[in-house]
Amino acid sequence: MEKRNLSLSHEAMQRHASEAERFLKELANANRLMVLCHLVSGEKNVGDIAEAVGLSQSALSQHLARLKDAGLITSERRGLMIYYRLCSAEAQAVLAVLQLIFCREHP
Amino acid sequence: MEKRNLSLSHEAMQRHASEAERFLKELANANRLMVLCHLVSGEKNVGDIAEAVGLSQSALSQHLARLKDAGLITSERRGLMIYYRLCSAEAQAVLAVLQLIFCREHP
DNA sequence: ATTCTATTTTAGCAATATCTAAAATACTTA
DNA sequence: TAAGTATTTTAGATATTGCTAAAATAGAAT
Repeated sequence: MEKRNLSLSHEAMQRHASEAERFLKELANANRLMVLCHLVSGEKNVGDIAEAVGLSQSALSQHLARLKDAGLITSERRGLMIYYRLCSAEAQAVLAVLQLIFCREHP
Repeated sequence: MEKRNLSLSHEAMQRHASEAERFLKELANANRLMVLCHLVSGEKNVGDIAEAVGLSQSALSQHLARLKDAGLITSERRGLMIYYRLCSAEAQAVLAVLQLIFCREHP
């Protein structure tokens, strides 16, 4: 009988854990979470997001750059404004679970 | 007609986002993720976890204290050893999603 | 070309995270 | 009670985060 190894090697586990860490660090910030939640309902420009989330444009811009760099969002300029949009199915999946846990009306 | 407001107030959203941030910060570390993953299969003592994860006992102990403080794990002493166990359904739910995303054999 | 608006970038600071090394605690066994 | 084992706690060093204020860019309108 072939001996199938169902558990991950330590190296594989570390690799996966590091990837997950990088991903989770992007989400582990209240302001970035609110940004992402606002983008779930469709693309928005920076000014709109800044107002919705209550952040200075500079601070927000830095968060957006980070999220974009991590591949969670994309941007497109149209005229004066730059529109941001969610582009990560993984982020959407985790956001959905978080919403179930933290945004229930009757906890 | 009564006007139902389906969207969260800004304050409620901020509150939920802050809770989610606190929760996610606990998970957003490769070593803590590996600890939690090891505990998914049942309780373990500190030495066993330290070996499995490859951390010094002191470093691990600090992570365990943090996770315990956050209510994700509990501990019980039996004799010389202290056994840790996962106790958060929320953590288990997110861990399960992360496993689907980051621990697939063929990504 | 100059000016205006939207956004980004840079620099610097205060707070937080995470490790190591050393000291302290808790229970067990001789 | 003394010594041994498992674990925690503390102190300190280094790195990362996330803000503000100021300067820089990019495209639009005059």
